[in-house]
Amino acid sequence: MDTLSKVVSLCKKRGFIFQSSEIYGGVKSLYDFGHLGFLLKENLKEFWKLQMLFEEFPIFFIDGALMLPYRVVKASGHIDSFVDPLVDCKKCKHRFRPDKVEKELGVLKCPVCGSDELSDTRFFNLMFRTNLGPIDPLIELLNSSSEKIGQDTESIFRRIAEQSVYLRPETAQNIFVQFPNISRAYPTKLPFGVAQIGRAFRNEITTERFLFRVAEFDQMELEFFIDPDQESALFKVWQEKRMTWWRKILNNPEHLRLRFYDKSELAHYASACVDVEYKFPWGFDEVEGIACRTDYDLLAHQEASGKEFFVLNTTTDMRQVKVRPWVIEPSCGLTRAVLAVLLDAYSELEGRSADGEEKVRVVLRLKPFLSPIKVAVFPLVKHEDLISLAKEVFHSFRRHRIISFYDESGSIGKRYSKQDEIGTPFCVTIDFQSLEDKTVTVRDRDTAEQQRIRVEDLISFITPCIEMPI
RNA sequence: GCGGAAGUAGCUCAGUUGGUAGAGCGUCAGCCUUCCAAGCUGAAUGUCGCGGGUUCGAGUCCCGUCUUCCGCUCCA
Repeated sequence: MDTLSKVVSLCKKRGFIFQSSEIYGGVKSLYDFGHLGFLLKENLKEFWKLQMLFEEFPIFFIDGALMLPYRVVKASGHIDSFVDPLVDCKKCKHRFRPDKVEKELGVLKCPVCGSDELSDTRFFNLMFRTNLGPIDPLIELLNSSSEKIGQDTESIFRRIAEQSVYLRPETAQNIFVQFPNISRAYPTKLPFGVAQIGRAFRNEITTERFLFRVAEFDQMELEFFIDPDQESALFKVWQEKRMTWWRKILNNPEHLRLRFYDKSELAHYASACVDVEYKFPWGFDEVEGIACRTDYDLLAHQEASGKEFFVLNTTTDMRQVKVRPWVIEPSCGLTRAVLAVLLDAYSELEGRSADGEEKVRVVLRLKPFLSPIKVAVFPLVKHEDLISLAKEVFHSFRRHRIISFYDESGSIGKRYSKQDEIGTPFCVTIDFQSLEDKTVTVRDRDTAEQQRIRVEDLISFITPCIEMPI
């Protein structure tokens, strides 16, 4: 079995991630995070948030609405680039846009093999459309007479589109749209950033590889507003900063690389782009895109809304000038980061159980600051006095807000093994010696080695080991 | 969405030419246990992915559908 399948199984077995609505057969490309998955994701969020808040540059957060009105996604280009009428050739399986082919060839036939055996025109909408307010534009349309609508699917589509709202296909647009408010609300001098962590939605054609491509995903995006002439220097700065962040969450930083885009690959708005790629089991693939978006988005919204997008800059001869900033956008896939971290941490050890049978021991070597559970507490055996001291120790971790777990089930070996599987960095065991001298054993997940620590020193011993490395 | 493969307990799988649903592991309870998935006893868990068809009778044959995996496409 490959590593990805093993990680998927482990996630389900131990409660990190479940397929959505599984009991009803499951839903394509949707997943629910369980307790451990939630905590792991929260830790990644927290680590990103800390990098942004304590940067040398001022960075402000926003938490924007998930629904965007038509005018926003029209101005941003998502209506035109995310909604395509498509036709499949039944013979050679080529897929193409019928409107373009008809214009070029005068007739509708497959541009590759010339066949006219084609599927019906279908609209591929990569955005989720819904309506805000009690009036459903679809019902309205059905109620109006067909003469009024006309027969043209394009115009029907436009009519509905204009009355719809869309689940945001990226988090970035909230930031661009709110730029005039943000730049008035805070004292802002270029460069400065606006950051957001949140859900984005894409009605993807395909699903792929567990969390790698899903319909709902979390992004951690920074829109970093700069003076246009600083672009190349700050582009480089952010590549380094983001790579540093990624290296800190993985055991194998050599599985990371930067991939620079060729000019021909660049989106029409970008002047440069680089991907942070992680070496997944199927090969290097994107986990973050760092793009130079010029002033494409601010200009687009300025023109569509009629509002002016600028900050005031003071020139060397003390004149004030309006500058429309350019943007560098490090856009990190949080959902993908969860997947990369799980794959990176997954490891197997050859082992033997007490009766000599060969066993594979799974250890999730998460960086301790990412681990959902920081410490597990066990009485060595079910003995009244051991249980009582163990619970005391467990409650002291809780009082210090260290996420901990108490377990007295089965045997000690079994409990260690379970904690290894969910990546708990420390297991504290209370044994008979503990009753005499108030010391306990602290077992390290990665070495399985134990050391004796006095109960009163436990908190100060563990706390520095689980801190975020900012 | 297209092409290929698959779907039986939480997991891994068995299930004879179509004839009443099984094992191991795991889970839970109790006993036992002085450090790495030990042992003993007991218990729970399945519309055989879902729907239809053929048949006296379908886990098994046929069709549809959903989901998963691999490839194409796309992206954070």
